[in-house]
Amino acid sequence: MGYHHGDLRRTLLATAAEAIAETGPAALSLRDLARRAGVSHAAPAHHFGDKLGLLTALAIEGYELLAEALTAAGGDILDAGVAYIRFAMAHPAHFEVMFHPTLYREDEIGPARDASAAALQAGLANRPAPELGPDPQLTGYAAWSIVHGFATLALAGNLPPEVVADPRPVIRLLFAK
Amino acid sequence: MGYHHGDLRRTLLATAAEAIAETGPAALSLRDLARRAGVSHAAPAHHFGDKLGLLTALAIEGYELLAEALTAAGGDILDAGVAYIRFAMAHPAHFEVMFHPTLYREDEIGPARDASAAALQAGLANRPAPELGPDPQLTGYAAWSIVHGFATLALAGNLPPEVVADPRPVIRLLFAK
DNA sequence: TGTACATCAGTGAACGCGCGTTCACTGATGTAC
DNA sequence: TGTACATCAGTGAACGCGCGTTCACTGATGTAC
Repeated sequence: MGYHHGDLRRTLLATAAEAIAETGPAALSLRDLARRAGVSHAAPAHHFGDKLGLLTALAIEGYELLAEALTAAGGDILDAGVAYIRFAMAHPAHFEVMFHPTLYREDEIGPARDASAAALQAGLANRPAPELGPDPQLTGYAAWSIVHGFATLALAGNLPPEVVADPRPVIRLLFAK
Repeated sequence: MGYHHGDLRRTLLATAAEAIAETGPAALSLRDLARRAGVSHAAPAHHFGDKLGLLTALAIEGYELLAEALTAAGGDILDAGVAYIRFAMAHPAHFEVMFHPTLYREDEIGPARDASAAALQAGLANRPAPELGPDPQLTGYAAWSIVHGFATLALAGNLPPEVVADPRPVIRLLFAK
């Protein structure tokens, strides 16, 4: 690998995600990131300006990945819920950062975030009406809460592996008794 | 306030919670904490050793407060759920730290944590059996997920105020359709 | 009631370190002619 | 095909700063006699 890295921005994002997954966003420094990526300590500033810029880029990437995953899951809320949880487990650093708005510049992530929200709502709309209860919007918040809570608790090690392995039965409890 | 503060440990914990609620656990330093508390920069180390020690103490206090709140809510899971969410909103810093085990020494918080878990389970046990479904334990995880997710999303500003104001209708969706 | 002494909470100066930021630079790549 | 030049990605030395940690200290409190 010569003087020009070629795809340093991408590499830095991936390395940052790795580092954050290991030790949390608190411990991340641009110098440490550069060290991990095997690049001079001033290089990250070149691409992201500062740590806030880096984490903003990470959050945007996260929302894009989430929107993709939700869309790929198809139109069912159960599948979307499972996809949401799988996304969190597969990209813990992105997930962590996304939901801590103090870590990044919130005003820059609007579009990416809206795409995720739309994808999640689409899944809900496809359920048969009686299952959505008298207030479908409220059911939407309940669905979001349960999958988000499940993901968060799973990431923190608060759920047994066999429950994490298949989140479907837990999510289903919200829709059918 | 003379040479001996009298209750510096308590003050430091409260000040730390304030600082963390403002800027997150990442930005907290022992020196900044001392500054906020109006005390010499070496004082915090006297009580907590290091940042990990401080956050461990905060997590323990958090689990104790949560256990209290859940117990005070009485034996119903709906009330316990509301209490869980209220606790998170009232003590965002404690809540934040408690569920990020990389921030503290996990092996020191066992008893406080168990008390919380027991209080939450007690609420579940009091529901009529049919509502708990075929697998009460799974229902327990669902209940925990939904209130935990609700609290997390509310803290990150992802739920509209009128929904946050009364979480009961959302939680109820899990138990009765 | 008064003195001596032990204990301990908090002080403040000193240190070394990793950090972010700046800036003149160098090497690689692409484009114009 | 070959040369000149602009652009830009990444370098590396230098800086000032806030941090954690150490340590001899000082002031307050409690207890023994």
